[in-house]
Amino acid sequence: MEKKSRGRQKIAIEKIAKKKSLQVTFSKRRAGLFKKARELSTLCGAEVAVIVESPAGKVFSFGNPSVDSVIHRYETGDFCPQEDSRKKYLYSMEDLEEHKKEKAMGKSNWWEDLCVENLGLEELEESMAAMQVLRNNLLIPNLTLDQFGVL
Amino acid sequence: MEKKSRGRQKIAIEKIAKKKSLQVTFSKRRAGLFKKARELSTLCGAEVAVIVESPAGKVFSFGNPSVDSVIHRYETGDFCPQEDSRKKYLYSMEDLEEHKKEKAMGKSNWWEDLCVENLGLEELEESMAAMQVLRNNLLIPNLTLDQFGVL
DNA sequence: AGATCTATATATAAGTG
DNA sequence: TCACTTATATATAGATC
Repeated sequence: MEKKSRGRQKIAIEKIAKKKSLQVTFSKRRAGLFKKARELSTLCGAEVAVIVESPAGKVFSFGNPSVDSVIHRYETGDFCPQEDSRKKYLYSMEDLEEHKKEKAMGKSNWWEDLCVENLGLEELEESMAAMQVLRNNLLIPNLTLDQFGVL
Repeated sequence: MEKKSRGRQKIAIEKIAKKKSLQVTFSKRRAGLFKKARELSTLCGAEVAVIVESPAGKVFSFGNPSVDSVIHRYETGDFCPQEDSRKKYLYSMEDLEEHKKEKAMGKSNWWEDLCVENLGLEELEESMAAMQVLRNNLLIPNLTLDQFGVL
């Protein structure tokens, strides 16, 4: 009889080349890591903090009892407070409301939707994709978001 | 024949009552958690920090590239350009191969095509659309192509 | 992007030295 | 507490939807 899958394959612990595989693996293993962290803290009554930043720059965290409390314990001596904690956000709630209205009036088009919708957590990746378009199309070798001082 | 051990036993995820078991489990699982964290950062090029405080109050940590840098990112949302992991996130040769295959199978979509394939001069208008995406997403009021010295 | 499935790789509970 | 063993529980790569 046919095997339905080859099952879990062994992989080398080195950077995954294929972007799609990397994305999938990142999601699965991030979930796995957080689960292990939660189990450790529950089983052993240990304080645990885990912070992960995706290749796309999204930050995920887990903490028991909280990330901050664990960090405070970790930090010894003086901690330099950030000199610049200006909030850097993209669309405001008002922007989203406005877009909803316009959409309801049948005024939207594909790229506006791409720009405005689903931007809660995904905007960074979308923006990077747009950046990649720019970079590829216009042959700007090392264009990055931070050149605009907005990130 | 006799089994030499009952093997790994299922346990409930709740505080371990026996002090000795708790100690042993803590050591093993702490090592396992750090290993998973290291694998995640290697496989995906992700920045990861893990801090664990044992019930006895001893602090262990793992960080890539360092606990401090990840904490800084977590607390401020800022990042230093030299350790901007997003720059690592470009298309690899494997991605291009994958894209070719998918396109041959009729699986492609406009966005991937736009991102991955080389675009001719006639797609400049689409680049302008991408520019609009950038401008809208990032609230950069007056971003224009000539700022990059390419037009 | 996320859920689900299969088969297999890996982690680990319990025991021993 | 560390190192090793065994048998089993769990995580997950790859594929599909």
